[in-house]
Amino acid sequence: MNLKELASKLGLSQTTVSRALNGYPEVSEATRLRVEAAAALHNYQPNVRAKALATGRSMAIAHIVPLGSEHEIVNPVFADFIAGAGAVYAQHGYVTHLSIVKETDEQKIYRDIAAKGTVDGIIVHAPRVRDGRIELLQQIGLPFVVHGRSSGVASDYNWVDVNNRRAFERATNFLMDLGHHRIGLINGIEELDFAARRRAGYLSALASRGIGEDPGIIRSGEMTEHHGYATTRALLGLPDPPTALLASSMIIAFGIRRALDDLGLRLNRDISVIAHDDDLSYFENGPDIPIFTALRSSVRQAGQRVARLLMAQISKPQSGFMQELLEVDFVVGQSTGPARQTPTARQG
Amino acid sequence: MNLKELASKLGLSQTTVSRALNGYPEVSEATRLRVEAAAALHNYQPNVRAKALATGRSMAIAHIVPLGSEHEIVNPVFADFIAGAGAVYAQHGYVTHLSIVKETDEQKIYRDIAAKGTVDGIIVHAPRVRDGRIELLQQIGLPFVVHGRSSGVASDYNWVDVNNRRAFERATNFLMDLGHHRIGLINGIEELDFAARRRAGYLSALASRGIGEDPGIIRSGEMTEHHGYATTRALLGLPDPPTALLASSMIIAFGIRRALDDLGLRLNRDISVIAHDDDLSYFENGPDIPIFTALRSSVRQAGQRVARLLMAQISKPQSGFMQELLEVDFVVGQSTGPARQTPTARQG
DNA sequence: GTGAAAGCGCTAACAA
DNA sequence: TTGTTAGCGCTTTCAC
Repeated sequence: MNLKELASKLGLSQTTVSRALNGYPEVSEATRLRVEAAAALHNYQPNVRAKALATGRSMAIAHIVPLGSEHEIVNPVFADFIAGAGAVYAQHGYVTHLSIVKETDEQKIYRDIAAKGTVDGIIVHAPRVRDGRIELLQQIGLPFVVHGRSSGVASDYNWVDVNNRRAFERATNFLMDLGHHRIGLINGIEELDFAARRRAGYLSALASRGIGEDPGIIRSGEMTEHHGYATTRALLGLPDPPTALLASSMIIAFGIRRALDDLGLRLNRDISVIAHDDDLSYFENGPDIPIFTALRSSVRQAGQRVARLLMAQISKPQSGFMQELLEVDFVVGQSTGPARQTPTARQG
Repeated sequence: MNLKELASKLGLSQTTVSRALNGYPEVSEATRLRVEAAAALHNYQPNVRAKALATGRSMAIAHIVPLGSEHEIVNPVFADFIAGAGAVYAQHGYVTHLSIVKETDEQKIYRDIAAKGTVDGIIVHAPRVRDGRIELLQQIGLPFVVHGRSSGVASDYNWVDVNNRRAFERATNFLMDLGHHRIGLINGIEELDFAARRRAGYLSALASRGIGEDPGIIRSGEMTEHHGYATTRALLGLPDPPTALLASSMIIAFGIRRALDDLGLRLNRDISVIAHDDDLSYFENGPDIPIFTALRSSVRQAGQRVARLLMAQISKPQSGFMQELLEVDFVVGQSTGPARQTPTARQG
């Protein structure tokens, strides 16, 4: 059933039927009701391809996720981000496109998307420090929102970010309050903006207590279990090993746990580990809090916020730039109070 | 830059330019080269909306993921599945649509997608036992592939599934070989087809050694840490607790680990735990094998297989039904041999 | 081997 | 309040 058929069934012009169905005010209430009834009866659905061509809008949003290397795929909670964002798009009648692209092709991908007119807006994931995509998208002129930020990009753009710096500052302070002064950092690749900010937060907390940077216990790499495992073993094999670890993702923490198992060390007794992922910090081996569930639910909300920003930009493009900095809390700290979580600091 | 402009720049008709660019044989080699050069020079990209309307194909595939309840969101490795599938689509010039829908709306969603013509094919996720979507899609007539199967659906359809039954049969046998005869099963919701098959595999292995079904140690629920945690505590609090556990997802295993931590029990010493997720079985607390990485990479491959099936169906619709049953192995068993992994069976 | 013209199904001026 | 007419940018007959 298409517009033409529906219109002729009703003895009306396509225009009138189209207007009735799209909520134009000039249609009489009587005809609108007739039209809606007929549309429902015949389960009429406007063809999106024709509609897209006629309106010049595709009613779709693309999430573009860079694929760093063979091993570092998207974050496992990424699906929840998309789920959250997708729910918001759906409310506005938009659908979600997903493309996972190799970094090498990126420039081309964005240009092509714009030229082809596949989508009306883009979400940029995993921004790097001084990420060239931002300028590129600005000159292309397609509405976009960055999930994260990019240090060193001078111009203004829309973003939603988590306060990574503050999260790591706090986690580091937390560990120092417990008596640790040798804290290892197992970070992501520091070309990625979030990882750079996390490192900065960690260092600033240390500096505030007069502890200098020790490159030997700051390691970065891909967010894999292997990275967490191998790095933990390396750090704990040092002559002066750290007494606490700060992990820059849940996956890294998996590797840490395995390494500790192998070494016969127990969390929160022999060593303290705080992990952080997206917008959640938590003590590894804390009490009965479903961390993954909590993480996923907060990531879903982050997805919603990003999507809402983009929807706002698309509906009124001249509304200025929108930016949101989400604050992070310790889930464990919130629920049972830090004192209960106190791991015994091994005096190094 | 559109076709019209490009054609006039070249002094050719739109038709010829279109033909040259789409590999029609009747174009002379000379003009084809001229056209291609000009297209590259001006970075001409055909407008997908126009192309879609003209051809009647949208060059997009939808992945439709049912959202069971508030808590049970998509599987965390789902992103990898999509990544694998997306890579295959991209090779064929298709893009990926993602929609996560509430089960209640499903009938309508599928009908709408077909009527609106948004996509050329569908991947059905998380099929249930006797899943009504299959019949629905058959009568709609849109090409589709099911990731998984649905017991009780008589008609033929395209699917790619993991041999869940065999995986659980094997895992159960494995545990029994280690001396366990009271093995708890912490399963997903058994309305989901994969969970039903897993249970069947578990039961059949037990039966083969003369052990009957004990409903008291077979529990099913949503795939959350909480389910794993609470169920483990419940099972281990029984007068006659299991000496080994079989977990039906990695997330459930997270909860199990936490429960064991709380109880002061150690994996592979006090209790054996085999977890299975998608197409991978593994001993919890095994050696240095990055389970998550392994799982994600195998899931990515499963995504590719599903996508390839759909692409094949779309390119030659009358080629009959295609079905693939992927076999599952123990990662741990494969890499270091089962004997090395032997946890000490507690004599119950 | 190339071009003219029609049409995919819808929206959006412009008329009435 | 409704209808007529032209596109949107491409593909695809059909003619040359």
